[in-house]
Amino acid sequence: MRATVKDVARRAGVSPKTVSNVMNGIVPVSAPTRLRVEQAMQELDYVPNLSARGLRNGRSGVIALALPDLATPFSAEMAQSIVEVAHEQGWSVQIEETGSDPQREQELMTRARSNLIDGLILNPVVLDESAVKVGVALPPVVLLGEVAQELADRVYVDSFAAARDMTLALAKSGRRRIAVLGINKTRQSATSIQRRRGYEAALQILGIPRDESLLISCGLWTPGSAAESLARYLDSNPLPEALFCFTDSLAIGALNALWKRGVRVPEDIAVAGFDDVTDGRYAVPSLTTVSFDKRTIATEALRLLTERMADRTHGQRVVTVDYTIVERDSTR
Amino acid sequence: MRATVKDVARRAGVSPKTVSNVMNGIVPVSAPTRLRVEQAMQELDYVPNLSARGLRNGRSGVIALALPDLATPFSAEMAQSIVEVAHEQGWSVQIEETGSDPQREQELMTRARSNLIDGLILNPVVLDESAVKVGVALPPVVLLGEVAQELADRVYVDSFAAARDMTLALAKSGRRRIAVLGINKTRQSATSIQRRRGYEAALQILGIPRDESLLISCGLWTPGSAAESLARYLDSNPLPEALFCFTDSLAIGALNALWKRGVRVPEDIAVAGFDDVTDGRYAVPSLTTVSFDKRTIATEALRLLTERMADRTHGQRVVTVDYTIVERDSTR
DNA sequence: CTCAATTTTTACAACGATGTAATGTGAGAG
DNA sequence: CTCTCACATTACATCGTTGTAAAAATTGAG
Repeated sequence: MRATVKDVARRAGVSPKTVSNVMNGIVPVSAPTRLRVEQAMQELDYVPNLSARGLRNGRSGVIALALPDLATPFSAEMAQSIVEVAHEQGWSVQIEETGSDPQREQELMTRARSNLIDGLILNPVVLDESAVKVGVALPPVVLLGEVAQELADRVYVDSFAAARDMTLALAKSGRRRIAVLGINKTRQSATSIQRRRGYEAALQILGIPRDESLLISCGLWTPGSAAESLARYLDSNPLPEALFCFTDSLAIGALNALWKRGVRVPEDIAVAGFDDVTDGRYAVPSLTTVSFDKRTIATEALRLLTERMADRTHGQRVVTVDYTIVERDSTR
Repeated sequence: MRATVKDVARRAGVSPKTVSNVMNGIVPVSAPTRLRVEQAMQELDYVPNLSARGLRNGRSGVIALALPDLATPFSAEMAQSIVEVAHEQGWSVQIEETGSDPQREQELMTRARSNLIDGLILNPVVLDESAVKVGVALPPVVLLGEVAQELADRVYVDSFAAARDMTLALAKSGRRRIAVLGINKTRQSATSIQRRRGYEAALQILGIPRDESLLISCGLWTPGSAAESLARYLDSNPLPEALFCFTDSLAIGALNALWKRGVRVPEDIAVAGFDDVTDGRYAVPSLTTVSFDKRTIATEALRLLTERMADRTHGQRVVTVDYTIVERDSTR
């Protein structure tokens, strides 16, 4: 049977509330009493019951992190940053996978309202407004990434600008037939829309006419899907001069598909990604990409979340995180 | 203000307990009453308070998953499987990073005893017995992977046998100077010890004498560390005929380092990994590896965990998960 | 040494859900 | 029409912690 405040109190010869005071440190406790209590806690190997504390305080100390696909290296790196920053601030992190399914996103909101979770960091994908209904009493939410509508606090990298800059960078070496990989015909994510727009904006700046045949679509944002889509594309289309993949995972798949066909990168085609994932840095050839600090995203997301928890009424806050174009071997 | 059972009860004209009975379905409730209650729940948008339920029941419905390094693709895929299987069974998953730090592993055990967590799935690394003390009232624990001692329920892939088989597979094409990458001089993990032993067992079978100079050590199990270690190694050593990396992440780093030096894979050297991570499948060249079903691991781990929660007394259970050697382009 | 002002500690009641045991309701048998 | 028996519902206490408000102990001034 686990010890409770009551047990500790009895052993220390004080009241339960005094034990609580020692733990929380808000109400002052005299030195000798504190000592007795602390010793009693030691002896009984006391561990507070967080369910009880959560019930009483209305705070669990847990936040949820919901990502569309937990299996990707990007998710992994993002999760790591968030877990680490959260820990530094005393939070635990519950992890969830939405599968870019609005239904799951909705479920999560409900869960988050069940008081086991104080807040939610959500990377929405489809997010037609159906997903996050800011109607009833919602838990504090921070959105990660591009979103169709402004409905909650949000941290993001400007995908439009980054994609534009990347496209411009690809064009610098004189390449004009620049293809993009990652457009999804059926379920367009806000992110992919932004990146595509950025790409098109760059083309306009460059005076390159749009060419529908350079938009390579792709079912999922996975290497497998990318490799397959690209291979099929190349079966019936000429090789572009450059390929901008909307994520590093896509680029990794693309590199594999190109290699299988004997296409040399970057000699025959330049390839770039987005996210700056570790495996991209060590791809063959190492991958040019849009880089940004995931830890900053984590820090900002947690800051917004805690601010929101403290003050549920203030207006929506949006934080933009800087990016840089990192040129590696896949484009030079 | 969120609705509680009390509110629902008042609205439905019944007692709080009846509402509870409707939710839990253990105590029978007459059809008309149930209907009234359900409607009231709908109208009030009732969501049960899990902290309260957890306090009362002594169960939170949350398990923790602790991995050494959340940033790796392997962690990501493992986490995905566990989260998905856990969800199917109604559990939530809290995610933690130990950084292969025994101190953190210890902290986790304490947290796990704080009743916000019903059980713990832990992938220990250093795990000298210090980490998991099976002394006092511990929460149910399932260990993932190789472990120095038998101290808790456990699910693992036989690293020894797999490493042996992989080494034999590498030798099949006549290669005899087979190096391994991933040994860590200072903090040896049980896993790396097993894999090394398997490698050595294969050498013995093959009648190849051991050669210390073919053991390439590496600080971390990351591509960066692998690339660096291998590059330094090749500066002062001849190229081996094959390279068995203890994880796919290491192999990805190795492929990059080899490519940078103009070494062709598999013509000049065969490379193999361990874990069968997606990015390895799409590496250039695609990576030969030890494959095993992560979902099976997840399922078994959860099974052991729930069994242990139901019966804290039974003996330790150990489950072995099958593996296969998957040969891809990096070795043929 | 007394009394007020302060500090420290306490008793009690919540937080929300649910198990226990008791109460209330109805059906069917006599 | 009464009495039993099964079933449905309820009142109450409880899980472990902490805020509130009041009591007790301590301090310092006069």
